[in-house]
Amino acid sequence: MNLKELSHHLNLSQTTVSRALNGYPEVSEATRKRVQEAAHALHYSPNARAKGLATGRAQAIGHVLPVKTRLEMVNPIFGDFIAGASETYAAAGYEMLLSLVEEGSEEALYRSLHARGSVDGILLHAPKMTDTRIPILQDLGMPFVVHGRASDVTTPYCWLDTDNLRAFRRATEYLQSLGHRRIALVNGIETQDFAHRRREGYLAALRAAGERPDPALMRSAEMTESYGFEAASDMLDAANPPTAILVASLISALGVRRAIEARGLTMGRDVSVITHDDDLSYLQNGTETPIFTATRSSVREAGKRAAEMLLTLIRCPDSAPMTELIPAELVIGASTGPAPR
Amino acid sequence: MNLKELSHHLNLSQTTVSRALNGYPEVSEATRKRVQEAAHALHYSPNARAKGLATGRAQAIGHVLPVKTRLEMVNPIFGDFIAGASETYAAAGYEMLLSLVEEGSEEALYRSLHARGSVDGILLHAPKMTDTRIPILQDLGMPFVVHGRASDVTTPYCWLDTDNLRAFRRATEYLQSLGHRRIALVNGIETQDFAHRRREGYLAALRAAGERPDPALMRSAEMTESYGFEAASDMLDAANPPTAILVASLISALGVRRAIEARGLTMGRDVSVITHDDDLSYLQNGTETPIFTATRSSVREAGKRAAEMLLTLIRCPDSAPMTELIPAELVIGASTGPAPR
DNA sequence: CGCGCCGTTCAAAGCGCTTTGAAATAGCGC
DNA sequence: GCGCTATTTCAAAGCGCTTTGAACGGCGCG
Repeated sequence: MNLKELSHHLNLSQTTVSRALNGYPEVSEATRKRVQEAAHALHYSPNARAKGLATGRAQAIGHVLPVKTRLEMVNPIFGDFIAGASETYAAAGYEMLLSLVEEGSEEALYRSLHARGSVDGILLHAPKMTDTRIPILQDLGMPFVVHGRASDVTTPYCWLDTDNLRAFRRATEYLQSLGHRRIALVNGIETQDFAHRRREGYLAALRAAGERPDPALMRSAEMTESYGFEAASDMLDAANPPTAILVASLISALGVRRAIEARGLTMGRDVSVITHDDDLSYLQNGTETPIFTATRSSVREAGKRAAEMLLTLIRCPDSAPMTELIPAELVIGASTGPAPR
Repeated sequence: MNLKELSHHLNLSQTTVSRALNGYPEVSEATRKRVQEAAHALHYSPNARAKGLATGRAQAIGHVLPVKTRLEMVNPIFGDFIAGASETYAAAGYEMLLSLVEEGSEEALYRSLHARGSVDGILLHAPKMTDTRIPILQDLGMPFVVHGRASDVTTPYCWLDTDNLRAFRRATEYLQSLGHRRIALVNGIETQDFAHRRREGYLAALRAAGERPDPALMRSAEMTESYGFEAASDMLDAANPPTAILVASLISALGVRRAIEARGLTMGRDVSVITHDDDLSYLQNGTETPIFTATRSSVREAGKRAAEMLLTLIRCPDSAPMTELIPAELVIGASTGPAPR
């Protein structure tokens, strides 16, 4: 069933039918109703490609997820982020185009998405401190929103980010207030902007307290469970071990807990742990009472808001760059307690 | 830059340029080379919508992920599955269209994807035992491949599945061989086909050993960490607790371990645990030696193969339904040991 | 009664590509 | 040089939609 057939069926021109369905005022209400009913009854939906060709709009958003081939790592927060974004798109009649691309070769993909006209805008994931994708997209004139920020990019652009610096500063201060002095940081990869900012927050709190950061207590790697286990094991077995550990992801925190318990220690008593919690649907931080004290910020909500921002940008391409800094909540769980002496 | 401009630039007709770029034999090699070079130099990529409109192919595959709104749960294996599928699509020049839809209202979305011609085929996720989506897609004549199976659907269709029944039967038998008699099952939701089959495998092993299943040892719910913790806590605190627990996902297994250790018990000595392991990139079952004894099957590999199957189906729509049953590997880790007496 | 106006409807062009059927050119033997 | 085929190139139609500019019919008004 296409427009031609539908209009024949109704004894109307394609023009009138098209206008009736798209809400144009030049068509009488009686006709509009008749058209809408027929369209519904005959299961008519306009062909997306033809519509896109005629309007010049793809009605689709590209999400490009960089994947580290060497490590074969897929971003675990991605599922929840797109779930949030998807709500927005579905409501606005947009489709979501997903591409996974090897880290470093994103440029060709962006150019191709632009040249082929496959999408009206792009959501940029996992920005690095120095992110080359941002200037590329600016150069192409393709609307985009960054989930996160790129510290080294000076030109203005649209972004939406959790306040990672403040969250980790606050978490560190909370541990300090409990009397902890040896506080370790089990961070993500620090070329990633969010990890860099978390480190800055951690360092700021140490600095404010007049403490000297100890390189032996600062780890940085891909945030897996095993990494949490190994980093924590290593530090706990060393001379002068930490009494508290700040972890960048709940998954790694599970590994940290495993390391603590493997040593016969008790989390929250012998060693305190605070983790960042992205509030993932499949990995909740406990149900009623949180397992871990955590800096929490829903990634699903971020996806929803970022998508809204992008659709707004597409609607008004010349608006001033929008930005949104989402504060993280500090939830107190059973994993923290006074520093042992 | 579009075809018209490019052909003007080359003093050739659009026909010749189009054919040169699409590898048709009617164009001389000299011309083809000239065209290809110019296309590359001028960053020409054909407009996807126009191409699709002209060819009648969307060059896109739809992935529809059912989301339970009430629970706000996003399938955690999805990320790795699409990472695998994406490799295949990228190589074949296909795009991936992602839709999240509330469980139960998939039908409208499928109809719309079909009517709008947005995709050439669909990958169906998370089939239930009685899955209504399969007859709908068959009815629409839309090519599709199911990741998993739907036990109650009798008409033939293309699928790719892990051998869940055999995996869980084998895991149960392994526990039995270690002397365990009280074996618990912490399963996923059993309207989901894979969970049903795992249960069947578990029951088959009990039956073969002349054992009677104990309803108190069989749990079924969304596979979160908390669920694993609560189910295991509950059973371990009861009279006549299990000596071994079979778990449906690594995430839940982490919760089960937490419950075991919270009781001062040791996993692998006091209580044995076997889990299914989807080999997710962000949640590895240890690095060198596995933490958990597990039935392992890479979901990423499944994504890759399912996508290949779907592209084959699209190429030859009338071929006999393809099916592929992937055996799961039983890897022995530290979480299992002889039954305590 | 004829005019202009408004509310409706329409035919046709155009979006950028593929593909059909025809035309131009080249190559060959006679 | 001619006619024939084989090779290469072309103009134009068509994919299904939107949108422009024009036409149509009914109505009030002078």
